[in-house]
Amino acid sequence: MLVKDRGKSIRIRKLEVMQRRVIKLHPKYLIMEDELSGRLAGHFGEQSNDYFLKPFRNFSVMHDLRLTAHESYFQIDTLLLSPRYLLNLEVKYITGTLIFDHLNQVIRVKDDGSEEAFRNPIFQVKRQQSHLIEWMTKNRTPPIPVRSLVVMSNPRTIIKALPSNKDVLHYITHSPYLQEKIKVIDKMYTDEKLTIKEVNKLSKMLVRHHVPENPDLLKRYGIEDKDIIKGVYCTECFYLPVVRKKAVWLCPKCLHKSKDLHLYSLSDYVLLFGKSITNKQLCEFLCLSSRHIGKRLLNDMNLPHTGGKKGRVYTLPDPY
DNA sequence: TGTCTATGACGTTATCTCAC
DNA sequence: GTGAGATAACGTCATAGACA
Repeated sequence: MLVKDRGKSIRIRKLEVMQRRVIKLHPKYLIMEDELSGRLAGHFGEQSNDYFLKPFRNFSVMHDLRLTAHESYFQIDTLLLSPRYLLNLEVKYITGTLIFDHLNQVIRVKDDGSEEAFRNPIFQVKRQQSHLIEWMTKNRTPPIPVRSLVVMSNPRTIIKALPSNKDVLHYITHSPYLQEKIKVIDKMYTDEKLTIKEVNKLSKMLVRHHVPENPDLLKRYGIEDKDIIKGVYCTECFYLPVVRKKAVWLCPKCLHKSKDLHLYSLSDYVLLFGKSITNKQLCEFLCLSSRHIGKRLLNDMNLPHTGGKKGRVYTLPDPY
């Protein structure tokens, strides 16, 4: 049973907006694009792994769980809950060969032969597991064993390790073998520690304590207002800016016409700057020639607002 | 001709500046 | 610190123009 679904994270959505709207000459643009492609690959890997979880209908499944630990947070890609144990899955989409050496270092060898140090995913998953156990103790949930696995969702990833490195065998699997791995773990935990009702209660509690990540990427990448390309973009060809003619947005590139293209660009605004907006900010962001057009668009959206005349602040809806 | 949109005029309100 | 005037921002209303 799917309890919490996986969507594109706020971070990925913000990066997508920044890729579209930050000037290409910005010194951090390529680093930002790199982060986006890495995170999209991870997202794709996690989604493709979901296919291998379909046979396990007796588990409650939660994706992208972010919980507090001490003063910070820990994130779980996928958590399977059963009355006998919890299974924490860390999904990795990695290309090339991963070598686990005798010093517990992880080296990734790319297809072109270049090498780079990699964060050891086994340490990562062990840390998540101990954070989860701590979290459950703190929140006084009934005790239940927790197991963790690192799932390699790219079938072409080659994993090399010394035979003495038992952790690799214990913790790492490729997604097509995940079913077999779970069946083995299933046989190890035969005692029911929780009732179905308690499992449901625990999953509801986890969803309630989930804290969505909402990083300030503009600050992180040092992007200022002047670095952002303003205007309404075309949803068909992504050309920016489209022009407004007779209350209709017209894309000069693909000639796509629509009355409500500005709504998509206002979603960009929400992801970049937040949900609060004044008529002046709206006019500037959408490159409107008249504040009256801005006022009309705001009125048509029927948005909640604070303030009377001067200083009125509208609250935009959640991004699409 | 009716409807819709854009825009100018004007009023209201908040904020800033400066003299007292 | 306070009050008056200047300025900016915004809402409302009226009207002109385009279009079906």
